[in-house]
This record gives sequence, C-alpha cells and structure tokens, in this order.
Amino acid sequence: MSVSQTAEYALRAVVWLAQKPGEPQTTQQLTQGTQVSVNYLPKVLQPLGRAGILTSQRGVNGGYSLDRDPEELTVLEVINCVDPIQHIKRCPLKLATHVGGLCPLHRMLDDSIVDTEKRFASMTIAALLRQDSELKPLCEQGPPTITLAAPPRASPE
Amino acid sequence: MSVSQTAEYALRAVVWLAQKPGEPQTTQQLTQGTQVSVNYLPKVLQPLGRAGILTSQRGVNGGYSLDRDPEELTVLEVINCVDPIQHIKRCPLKLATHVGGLCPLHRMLDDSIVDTEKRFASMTIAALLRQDSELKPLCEQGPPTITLAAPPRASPE
DNA sequence: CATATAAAAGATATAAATATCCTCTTGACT
DNA sequence: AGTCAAGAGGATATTTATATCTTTTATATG
Repeated sequence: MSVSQTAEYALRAVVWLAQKPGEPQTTQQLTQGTQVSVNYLPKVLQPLGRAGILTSQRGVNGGYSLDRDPEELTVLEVINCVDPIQHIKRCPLKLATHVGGLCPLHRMLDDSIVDTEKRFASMTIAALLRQDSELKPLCEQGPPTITLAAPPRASPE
Repeated sequence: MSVSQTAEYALRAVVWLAQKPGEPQTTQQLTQGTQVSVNYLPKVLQPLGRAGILTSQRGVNGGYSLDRDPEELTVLEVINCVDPIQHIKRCPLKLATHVGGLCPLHRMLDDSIVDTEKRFASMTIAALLRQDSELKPLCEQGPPTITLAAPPRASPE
C-alpha cells in the first residue's frame, strides 16, 4: 500500500470520529466501526492525541473525540502524525558528487512521493465525508449506531 | 519511501546495467556501482532474471546484462518484478455493502496508488539516462573507481 | 578435462513493523 | 472517599522485510 498499515488505521479512526461529532467513542466502539484490533488501536491513536488531532477522555462516558475541524484537517496531517512521509533529500548512495542534488532516478522517485503528498495535503477529512458516493466511509448503509440490531454490547473478537 | 528498499535496489541495478551495454557486470561490479550489499544483490536480481529483464551468465567473464531495450523497459516493470504494486481492490474492512466498490477513503488511497503507478509506467529506463541532468544516474562524474581523491568536501550531513 | 570464476539456491540472522497482553493511572459519578 | 469505566504505557509476541552466509551448479578457458 502507499501508506503503512498503521497510517491507514489512523485514517479510518479519524474518519469514523468525524462522523460522530459530540459523541466520544470508546476503543470498543472504534474497533467496531473501523475493524482495527482493539489491542492495536490505542497505539495508533496516541500520537494523534499528542498532536492535538483528537482528545481522549478517561473514565465513565469517556472515549476519543476529534479535536479538529474536519474541514481543516487534511489526510496528510493524519498520516504524518503516525508515520511521516519521508522525502528523498540526499543521494541514497552517498556519492560525493551527488551532494546537493538527486540523479534522475532518485529525482523521479522523489517526485512521485511529492505528488502523493500533495494529493494527501489537498484532501480534507470533510471532503471525504462530503463525497458523492454510494458508500459512506467505513459505514454500512444502515444507521451506523445500530449496526447489529443488538444492544451496544460489543461482542468479543 | 514510495517503493520498497528492494525495489529501489532493483532500479539501481537496472539503471547501472543499462549504462554498461555489452559488458556483463559481476555482482562485485554491480555492488561497486549501486552500493547495494554484495550479499543481497543476487536476491534482488534473481526475479529480474526470471522475468527476462536481465540475463545472467555463470563462470569466467560471466555476470549480469540487461536483456531488454531500455527504451521499452519501464520503471514499473522493474518494480513490479521484485515487489508488485498492490491496488486496493476491495474494502479492507470487508463491509458487506462495500463489495464491488470503495468508500471515499479507500478510493482516494487507491487513486494515489494508481497515479504513482502511471508515473512509473510512463517512465522508461532510457528516459532516465537521457535526462538532461548534471548528475548521471548512480555515477560519480569522474572515474567511479577513485571516489576518495578529493579533500575539500566537508559538507554537512 | 581440470580449474578458477561467477551466479543460483538454500539456510540462517537481524531489524523493523505490526499486533497482543498486562498493569497503572485518570476521572466521572455515586 | 470509593468504585469502576476507560485510556496510557510498558513489556512481550509475531510477522515481514531486509541482510548475511554457505553450499551447489554452471561455464569459459588453459
């Protein structure tokens, strides 16, 4: 994939939270919504918390909530938070004469990185939600809260 | 990086071989030219051989040589050979209603993969060599063998 | 045909990414 | 204050990617 598994998990979580404004989501709920392992999810969310993208509340009725306006939050920011995109800045071969520039091969590889980065920078979370798609991000078609027609008792696994 | 280390190594090797037509290169020579570990290089080159991108000759005066016209060989082919680019074809969450389509999030991630792929597909090895750059791919300007001659190069890391 | 050379192939080691588990701390609400 | 829900953080496990090492096989050349 173009981004790491962890970064993709982070995006899932942020997109999910953006669809639940004002409703702090517990790890259980996020797991249900994003299909990310309940064990791994906290590890993914912590850097997002430190970066101020989301806030977490402990204790009863706690959970995670998005702390940024989805209109102003870009996909790139989320990715860079958990798994920063690395440019090719110097010649990986450390050739003496290639200091300060890249040869055509590495120039091209870096160009593709820059392009991807631009795409991610110009895409906000809100834009994803707003998209005219048959499919809502991460959601089954029915009301997301009553996914299982069962009480909000998360089933194990 | 946008491509795996192994894929980047493969590109280095192919670019190097393209600059040495008619001169089979031993692992030693390729190592010198590409700075890829002499132990790892064969592992990288073998899939390229199986795919008919290069040929190898054992024994005295043996080595690897490019078996394809650089004008017709794309960066994508080389990459796909050692580390195929994977599209997002199905919803990674396995949502029942997302069969046959991608939600905006995964649509966007896949779009970026497709874009990268297009760039790689439209770039030939010959185009890399032909590029009007100060720097030749992988090569020092002077004779590659005398890398450590120059003293006044105490540039920053 | 013997020998030196060079790649192929397999086995093993190391490092990094991903995932799991367990304990500690926080905070809301009695 | 006591209690319990819920995240934080550390330690560990697993998997995958990367790298190394050793043995085997092919081949040009004397």
